[in-house]
Amino acid sequence: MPTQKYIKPTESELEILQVIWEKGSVSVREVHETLSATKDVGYTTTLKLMQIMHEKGLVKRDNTFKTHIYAPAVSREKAQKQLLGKMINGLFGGSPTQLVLQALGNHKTTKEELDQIQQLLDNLKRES
Amino acid sequence: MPTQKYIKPTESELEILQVIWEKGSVSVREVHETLSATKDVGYTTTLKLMQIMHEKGLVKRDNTFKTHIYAPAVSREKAQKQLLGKMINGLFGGSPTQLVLQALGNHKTTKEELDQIQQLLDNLKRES
DNA sequence: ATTCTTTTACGAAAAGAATCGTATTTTAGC
DNA sequence: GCTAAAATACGATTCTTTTCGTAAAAGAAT
Repeated sequence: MPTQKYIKPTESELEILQVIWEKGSVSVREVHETLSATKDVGYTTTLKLMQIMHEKGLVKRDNTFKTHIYAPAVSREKAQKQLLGKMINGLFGGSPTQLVLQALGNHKTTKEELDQIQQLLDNLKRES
Repeated sequence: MPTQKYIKPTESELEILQVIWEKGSVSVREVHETLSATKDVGYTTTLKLMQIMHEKGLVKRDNTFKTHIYAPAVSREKAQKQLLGKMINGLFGGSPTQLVLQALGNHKTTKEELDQIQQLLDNLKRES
């Protein structure tokens, strides 16, 4: 079982994963510094959380050195896919289109992004 | 304060809201029956949850009759907007486009839905 | 009116998350 | 080697969420 079936990070875990995905591999301290910028949290809290995430298999850990280095054990894409699916079912009555319409309608998008979407849309149309 | 600032339903609360949005107005029993179809849960659990949701202002309640009738106090749209925003920031690095691409790429969509999206896309392009 | 059924109220236990203090381990600098 | 600094380990506490048992209340049914 190389990758696990279900990913269910808690809110705090997601915050941490965020940082780890961003930087690729990190020490607890790095993550903690990053989080500290936005919120008030103790070092050992972050540490503990990351240890738990390791137990759960959300992150990998290299403890060759004194300072352990953590890396993602689940890809951002996989998490996105999973949580998105959940949201579509849970909030948009199973319709991805509804979600897309909401997302596009309510958030700023640049010309380039619209083109990007257009491109994917063309592909999908061709396939159908 | 007609509508509240922040909606933060828990997972279970969201399940219940789902049903309430769907049906418009419901008794505890109705909600419970619906939930029972998919998961194993006690009646008083559902009751308690709905009472809490009432306290929090997530739902309205008509207790004119013996059987209380619950209705949404927050619109599905508002909840969607809010939780979507959170997801975009939390998982998609703040890019709604990334979310849209994921959603379209990973989920089945019919021709009609694609057209619908195309239409919105055209509007957005015209505006920009 | 008494009983039976359905419903709500409420408290409290159980489970899950988040937080942090203290102790221990590791290692770099002296 | 000893000491100080930085890191991990771990237990305990607090907070939130979920669950449900038991009791009271409200109507129906007789």
